[in-house]
Parts: sequence; C-alpha cells; structure tokens
Amino acid sequence: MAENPLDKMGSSPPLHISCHGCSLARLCLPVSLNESEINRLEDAIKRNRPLRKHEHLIRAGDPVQHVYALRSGAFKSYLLNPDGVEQIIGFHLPSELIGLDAFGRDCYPSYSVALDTSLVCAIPLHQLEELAGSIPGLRKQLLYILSREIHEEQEHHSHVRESAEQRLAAFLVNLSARYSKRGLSASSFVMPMNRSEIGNYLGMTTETVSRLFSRFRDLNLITCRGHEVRLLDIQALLQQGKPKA
Amino acid sequence: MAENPLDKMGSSPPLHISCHGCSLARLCLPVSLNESEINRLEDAIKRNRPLRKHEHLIRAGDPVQHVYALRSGAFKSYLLNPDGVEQIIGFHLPSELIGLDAFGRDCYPSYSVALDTSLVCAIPLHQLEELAGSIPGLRKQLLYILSREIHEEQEHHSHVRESAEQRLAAFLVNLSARYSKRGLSASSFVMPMNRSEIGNYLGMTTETVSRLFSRFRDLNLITCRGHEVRLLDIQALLQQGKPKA
DNA sequence: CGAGCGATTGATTTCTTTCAATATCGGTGG
DNA sequence: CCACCGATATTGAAAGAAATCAATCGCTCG
Repeated sequence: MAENPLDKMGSSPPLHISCHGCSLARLCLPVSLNESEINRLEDAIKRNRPLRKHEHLIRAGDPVQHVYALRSGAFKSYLLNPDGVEQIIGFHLPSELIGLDAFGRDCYPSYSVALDTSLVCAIPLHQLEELAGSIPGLRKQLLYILSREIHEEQEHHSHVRESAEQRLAAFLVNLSARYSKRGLSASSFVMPMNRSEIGNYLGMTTETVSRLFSRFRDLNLITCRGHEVRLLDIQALLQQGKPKA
Repeated sequence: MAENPLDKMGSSPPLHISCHGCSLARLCLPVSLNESEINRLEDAIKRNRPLRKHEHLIRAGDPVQHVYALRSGAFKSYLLNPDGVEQIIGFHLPSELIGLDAFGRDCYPSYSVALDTSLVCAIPLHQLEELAGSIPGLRKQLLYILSREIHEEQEHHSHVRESAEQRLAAFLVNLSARYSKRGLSASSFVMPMNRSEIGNYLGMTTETVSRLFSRFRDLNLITCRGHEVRLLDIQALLQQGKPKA
C-alpha cells in the first residue's frame, strides 16, 4: 500500500478553509444543505497539506477510505491495463469529486495523481454514507453526483465514432464549460495536462494531438501556446472534422 | 412525452414475480436486505406487461419517474447527438438496472429501447431515495451500484486506444462475463444486438464488425451464426490485435 | 415467392499511426 | 544571467488500419 499524504496531516498547519466559506460549495456536496447540516458534513471532512505535482492521492488496490473534493489544482485518474499500460480515464478540476468509483468497494479501482500542486478535502466514505442516511438533501446530492458522473461518462463515450478532430474539439469545449461553471473564462484557460495525456485520454497519439492543435490554430479556431489556449470560435470548432455529407 | 407501457399496467394480468422468489435478487437491489426490508422495497416496485422489441422504456426528455430493473430480455440505451444521430452508450442484460443516469434530474438524459421482448421491474425513484434513507443496506447497495456503473464505464473507456479487434474481443468477453454471472454459459450465448449496434457502440462500422467476426472465426477463436456465438478461446481472443511489440 | 433488411465480402480511399527528425520549453548549475 | 540538458512538442514521410463505396448473399416476413 502506498504512503498517503493525509497521514502526515498532523504535522501540517491547519488550512483555514471550510464548506461555509468555500467558493465551490454550490458545485459540491453541500448544495441545498442548511447551516447545521453543513456543520455535520464539515465535521467529517479533513483538509490536508497540498499535494505536489505527480503525487498520488489514490492508488488502485489501496483500501478505500475517502472520497475527495478538489479545492484547487488538477488531477488525472487512470487505470493500468493488464499489460501495465496507463490509460487515463478522466481529469478532475476544482469542485469535482475524486474516487466516485470506490463506493462499496474494499480497494480503489483506479489511480489518481496530481497534475499540479493541489488541495483536496478528504471525506471518509463510511461517514458520508451515514450522513446520507440522515440528511435527505445530502443523499439526494450524492446520488445526483454519482448519476451525473455516469451521464458524463456516457457523453464522453458518445464521441467514439467521431474523428480525432471532433473528439479533440469536444474535449476543449468540455474543459471550457467546466472552467466557466466555476466563473472562470470559457474562452481562455490553462490546460493542466500535456499533449500526451490528452492523446492518451482521447484515444489518439501525441503527434495527432499536436497536429490538430496546429490545424485548429491555422484555421483561427484557437490560439495556443504550450498549455494556454484561447477558444476563438466554439461553434466552428465543434463543426470541425464532421463527415462532409 | 412518449406513451409509457407502464400506464397500461392496470389492464394487464399481474405477473407473479417478486423480489423474494427472483433468481436475480442477489445481483440486484435487494442484496443483503432482510425479509421485512425486502417487503418495503417490494411494495414500491411495479411490474408491468412485457415490452416488445423496439418499444421504448425511456425517452430522453421524459420526466423522470422510475429506475428499472431488467428481469428478462435486453435493452440498449442511446443518446441522440446534436445532429440527431443515435449513439449507443450501453446494453442491458437481465439483473441490470436501467436509468441510473437519471437520479436528481427532471428529465431522462438518454433513451432505452427493448432489443427483445422484455420484462422490467419499475422502481419509483423518489421512493427508492426515501427507502435508501431508512435502510442502510439498500443505501449501500444503491451507492455501490452507481459507483460500479461509473467503474464499468471507465473500463469501457479504457479501450479507446485499442484496435477494433481488441475492442470487439473485449466486448464479447464482457458479454460472456455478464451471462456467466447469472449462471448462464460463459462460452455460448445469443447476442441480443445486431452487427450495426455492436459497431455503433464500439465505434466502428458494421463492415468492420463483420470482418472481425469472420477473422475470429477463421482463427478458430469463436464460432458464430447470426446472433449466436461461442467463444472457443477467451485468452487468445483477448490477445488479438495487440501491437506486435 | 419476392421484397427488403441485415450480413458479408471486395476494392479503394482516407485518416491516423508509426517512425524519424528537429524544435522549443523549463529548469539547473556554472 | 546564460548555456545546456532532458523532456515535451512539432512537423514530415511512409505505412497501416479502418472507413467508404459497392456488390452480393441470405434470411425472415409478409
């Protein structure tokens, strides 16, 4: 079992954040909870020292203890296929939950690693389950979050038959929407992952990702420099690579 | 809103099935519930007349009322993309739940249609949520089922970078495992979907599916006739189409 | 028995990967 | 501060996988 940064929590200064003051609360578990309900949830949540880039929050096979809410930074989750090859299954941005695939399991099924310096809130899974029993709003929200995650995986799956161009365009627009939901710019953002991770996630090679970025840039659909992108025409972007018909 | 077969339930003869006697109970929601808890769940569940092939159980946009447990037959779920093109996001076999993407929503996000004559149990969503509050075992099981669904979508996603050959092989082996879990043959079964639906789901054309079936047959990895398949060598099947390295 | 849909097979085209060669970025140490 | 290094990104050329276009076959159902 891997060492867990949370174990060292005692030695770190407490980080003064709470659900009450959290700007992400409206996107997270506390949605629709009242003051005292939030306090009950709050009591269960642990904060911890920041994770550095490349630090693992979760390793497949580790005993399940927490689900995590991302406060800042970014993560990728991945599976190791039978040949030991990493397959990225998702990226996580602030306000999103990590470890939703672990309910009712003994061990985590997937890995999650920081793509940047990150802060997470750790929510003990069994306490969350208990609280979901006695707080209807939390139960509803939890079920909704799991259900939404299923839908989002389905949405992602719905691009399987599309061209690499369409999949990358949809990916960029998806990132844009997720930043926008948090009040950040929908047109201009910094991607926390590199080209190779994008390719791995979308099912294409790094070279193809790179070529498509160049193509989008040549078509004046985006500007980009390294991990910074600006989407110049989202509608046109989504039309790219469609069958001519 | 689409007409719902359940609405006509009153006029159909009651079908004498119950969670207690259901051979699928151990794979379904009642897992780990005691007698009286099952009764409470049971009271919420409606059975209904069989759905015929091609009948819709759920249409995207319909107001959410139930989640469904499949007793017999088979379903496919799909999304309609912005151009109105059907994208299949999953198949459902007996004991599996349909509509897990609908928790906390006003309207269903996806369509589900019978691939064969089918029987379902309809579970009112709000009642299920309530019961999950007061029955810890049901709550746990419900969370587990949602979480497992997420994991299964991730597993499926983890094949994006693989060849068509590998994806089809994995699909067949996955079907096999699902039949096997119900006590049916892992090596020999009838696929409820046609070639075009397999291709749609896996992100390849019907022609490619057909060619791969032929190739697998030529290699003596399977035998097949129409929708009937027999897997002759699952391990070898999973080795197909791997990069030579 | 014929019509029509689904499945199969073939030939060609297209897209993406693979292999290979730079180019660029970010960090480090002189 | 700048030069150098390794890692990441870009670009090009060739090969390969799957899609497309097209024809035929075989069922099933009126």
